[in-house]
Amino acid sequence: MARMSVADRRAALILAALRVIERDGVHGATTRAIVAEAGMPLASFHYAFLSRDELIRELIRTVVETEGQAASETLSEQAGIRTSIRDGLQAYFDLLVAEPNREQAMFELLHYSLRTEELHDLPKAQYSTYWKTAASVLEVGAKAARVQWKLPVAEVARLLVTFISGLTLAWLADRDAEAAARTMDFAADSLAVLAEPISDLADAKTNQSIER
Amino acid sequence: MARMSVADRRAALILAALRVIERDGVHGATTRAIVAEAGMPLASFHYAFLSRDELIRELIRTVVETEGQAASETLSEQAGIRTSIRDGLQAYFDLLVAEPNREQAMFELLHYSLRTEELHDLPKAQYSTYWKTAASVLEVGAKAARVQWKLPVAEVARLLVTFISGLTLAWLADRDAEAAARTMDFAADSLAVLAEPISDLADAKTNQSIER
DNA sequence: GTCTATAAGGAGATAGAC
DNA sequence: GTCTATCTCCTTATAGAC
Repeated sequence: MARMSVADRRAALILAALRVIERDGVHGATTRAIVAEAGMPLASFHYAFLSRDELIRELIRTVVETEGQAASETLSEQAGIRTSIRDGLQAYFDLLVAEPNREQAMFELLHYSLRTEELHDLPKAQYSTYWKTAASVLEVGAKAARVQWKLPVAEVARLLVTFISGLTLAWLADRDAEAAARTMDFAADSLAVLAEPISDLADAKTNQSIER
Repeated sequence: MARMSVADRRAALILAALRVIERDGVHGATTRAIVAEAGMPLASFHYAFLSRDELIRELIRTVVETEGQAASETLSEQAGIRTSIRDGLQAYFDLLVAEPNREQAMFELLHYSLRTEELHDLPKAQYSTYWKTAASVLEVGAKAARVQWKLPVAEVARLLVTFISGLTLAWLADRDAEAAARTMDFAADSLAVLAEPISDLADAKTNQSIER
């Protein structure tokens, strides 16, 4: 293998590992499978990483950081908040259907972290990224729809992520797109109730009280 | 080891395997760990099961069948449907907090099935049990609260399970009980909207339209 | 029927040749 | 710096003694 900086090797191995995990699951991501995917000899692995766990840790860190990128571009301008949420959910769902293995991999990595003492801080970091991304999408959507959230946007974001996680698991289990669509309809309805017109006259009109 | 019928051995090994999986994860459930937990010599394993995969398959089947048992006893009589749902969610959540490893194990088994060709029918079976259990609880709750569901109860059940899955994952990641409580409040609010008083005069009164 | 002992292979990690 | 060859341990599964 040609000369390569350690940093480049680490990056290449992480990408290769991610491909292997998507294809074969966390269980299949052995050091041998990873170096084969990266086209490197086995010894290069421990030249770049101290251990397999170190790579997994870096991998989750990378994935969690880069995952919150491509969101919020799907939001239709000029739409009501209910439609915006529904469209955003659909965009996510289309991505899930196109690449189910990726979402499966995210779940597996979460559970792997939960079972590995040294990685116990990662699940929270992973979900924090989800929540932050969701909050940012919800803020953009609210602004475009000229509404505001009655709850802190971070809480609405958590609810949105709850829907998405539950939706994803159910679809992975039964691959029923129509049932998923109904779940998304309900999620959009329920979340839209948490928004109100931006003028503050409006709150006298809302009659769906949210108990806290 | 004393005489034991093959059926008894299989049952004992499955229970031992479940304990190991809860403690150490699916990854830790090696044949050696399982027989050690069951107090059997290694050879007994393959005397009772053809392979490790056969045991895992039987284990998931058993778990999925027996899991829908202890529900619906928590429903408070004489309560409104919103309160009943909220209480039911709390009962589940208390169980989750008391034994997080059990729920973690259920997720891991789901993902294991998704990654194993021969087990591809199990995820759907697992969720079908969840849905069926949820539907049964929702029916009992509606009856007690003298309301009826505006949607087929199977669909409401799917939404409830969506909430529970999402809620569980988030709590496993960040162990924030207060945030979980807020999610449960929202879930109870949102699902209660799907019920209406049993008298059929009532539907003119509901003003939360559910788009389909 | 039961269990000890072992086969056969895959895993992470490394020594040492180039 | 790089990689081949190997070490050591752990896995599933089985052969064969009792």
